[in-house]
Amino acid sequence: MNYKSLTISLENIVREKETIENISRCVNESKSWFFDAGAGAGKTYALIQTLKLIIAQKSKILKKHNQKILCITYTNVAVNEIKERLGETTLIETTTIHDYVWKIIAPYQKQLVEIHCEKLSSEVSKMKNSLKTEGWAEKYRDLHKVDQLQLKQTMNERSSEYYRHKSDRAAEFKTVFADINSQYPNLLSNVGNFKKIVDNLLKIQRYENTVTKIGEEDSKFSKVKYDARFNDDRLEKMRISHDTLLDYTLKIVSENDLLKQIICDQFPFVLVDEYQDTSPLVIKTLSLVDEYAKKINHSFVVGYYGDIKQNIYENGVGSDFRTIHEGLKRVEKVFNRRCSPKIISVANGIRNDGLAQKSIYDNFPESNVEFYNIEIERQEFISAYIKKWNISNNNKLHCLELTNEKVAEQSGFSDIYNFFKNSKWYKMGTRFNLLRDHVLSLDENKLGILQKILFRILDFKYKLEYNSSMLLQIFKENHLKDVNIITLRRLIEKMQNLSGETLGEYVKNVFFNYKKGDDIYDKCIEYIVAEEIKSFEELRQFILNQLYYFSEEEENSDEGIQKNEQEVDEFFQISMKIFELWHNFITDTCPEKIVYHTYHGTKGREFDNVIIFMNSKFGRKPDYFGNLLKALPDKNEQQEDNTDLESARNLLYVAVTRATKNLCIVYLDNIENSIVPIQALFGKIKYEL
DNA sequence: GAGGGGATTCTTTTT
DNA sequence: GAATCCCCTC
Repeated sequence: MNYKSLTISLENIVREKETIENISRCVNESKSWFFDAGAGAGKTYALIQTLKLIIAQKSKILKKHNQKILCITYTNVAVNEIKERLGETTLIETTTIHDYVWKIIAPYQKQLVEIHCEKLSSEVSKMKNSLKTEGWAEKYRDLHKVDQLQLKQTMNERSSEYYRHKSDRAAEFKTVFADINSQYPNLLSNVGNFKKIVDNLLKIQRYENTVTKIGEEDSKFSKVKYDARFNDDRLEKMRISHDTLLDYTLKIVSENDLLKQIICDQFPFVLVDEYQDTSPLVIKTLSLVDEYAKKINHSFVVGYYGDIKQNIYENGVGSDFRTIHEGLKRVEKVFNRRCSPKIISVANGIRNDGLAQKSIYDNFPESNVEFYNIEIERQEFISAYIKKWNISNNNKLHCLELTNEKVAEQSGFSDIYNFFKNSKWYKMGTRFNLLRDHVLSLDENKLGILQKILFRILDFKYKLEYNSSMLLQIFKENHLKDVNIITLRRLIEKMQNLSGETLGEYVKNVFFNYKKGDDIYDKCIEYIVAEEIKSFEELRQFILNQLYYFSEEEENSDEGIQKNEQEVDEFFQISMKIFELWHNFITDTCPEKIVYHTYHGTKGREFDNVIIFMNSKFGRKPDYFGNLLKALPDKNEQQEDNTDLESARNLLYVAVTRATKNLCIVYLDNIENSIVPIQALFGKIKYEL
């Protein structure tokens, strides 16, 4: 969208300025506020203006007291964006919540360990209580006390064997623990319940051990550690993860007045970006500091920036925000700088909190919003719209899908996605939710170990095709400075000549030249691929080990082995063209004129041409969007949504407001009795192209 | 045909 | 790790 050709009336310019003046007043009066504005209002812009404004007004005082402004965001991406837009400055500290909070509380190890001990004990009593009350533990309760103890002891001794076989089928599992099965046949009648019982028993044991070690002041248990790389607590190893970090922070701050004072004296101004995504624990912590600052008469001002209706993650505070941090001044902005008036009006209709945006521009060109209810192949529909909207490489079409699986399919590499999805490793337990990070992450570091190796091979190949300067980078990193131009040219040529229709052929060719007397080539390959892999066969084995034979001594039947190998060999048969599509996706360099995203993944972005593919079902909720469409006219009654309705509403709001110019919603299921509310919002429903 | 147990199947995202 | 489907047994 070319916004430069649009004009803004003097009146609107003045009114937009008033927003920032309201914030300015809050800064001067040391009054905390929250800035509420819908999608496309220019929230980040306002945040940056605020930072500049505080510096303009307060820099002398801040410098004098050696104080800073704290700017808290939810993601590292947002940190980088703000830093970039802000430029060099020493008075502002921009950081993610977790980084900041850990820096603050990490020195208080004595209290942290105390809190940690309490947490361990409370988890132990929770588990003990479950064993006493839960249905799945009934068979355990039927045992005599002596037998209960006996079981605990045996399973402790055989714990590594237990974990090795935990993912086995029920029948196999029973053979492994045949002795227990014959001793207490009832206990193993339901293998699932038995595993739950054993898990609890072992965990209780581990936690109690840790409590003892802490009590003995064992040096290995004297510190609580936070590691952002892990998503799960390992309480017994004194390691906590993201949520527990925030939990401990709230506890430690609420018990420690001195710490409250340190926080408010260090950073008398705190700005929180995207507050709706922030954990309630963080809001509570800030409100405690605010309260205490008032009590001791120190200045402490918090400014929250966000939009309740864009809360699409469960952990976010969302609409509870106002009851947790009370007494904030509300600053509102009704202007929209992004979307066409028609899209704005649809978006207003989806919201049910009374906020109604209007375009800041006088002359936004006419645009269309269309709602289809149609049973059609996506490709056919898209082809029609490529013509209708003049889609080209300079005017791309962005298609929004609900699931990553669909995005992978539409982007053309479902063969790759499904290979991982169907592999044993990803099918175990809750691992399927790692698929997204491991296979589709745009951040190379979040890819799975295996996917990362494949990615590096591909990335090298495609980068070399466009840009050979990256070879130099490799030599730099490997301290191979003495390579002359001729050697380099020869190497590039050798690399570029590597060919292969399928992944298997390509990889075989890559390794064909390996260790044939060309040192530079070898170094290059070693740099790209992990060091332990030096042939096609080793890569193949590595994949098998990663995805199928991951638990050391596990025995597989011959039949099983053959099946796994066949799947991996089929994976190697996948065309390099498909791997190129995958590579384009995760490097976000799709040269196609159509780009696919999940609704969630587009948050914060904007596109000229958007088609939203929608159906009723999402996750385990068969009527997720169906129910929302029925409920749309209730918006005027301002009634509270239930949780599902609210999250569907917010998600649709986010999706719709990505579009600046052309928006089309394609609903693929039956719309039954929600025709009236749909037409009221989107206009006449279209049933054919 | 009821109920017990096993197998299979799920969404998104960030730290 | 929970919901749901599926299969078996009584």
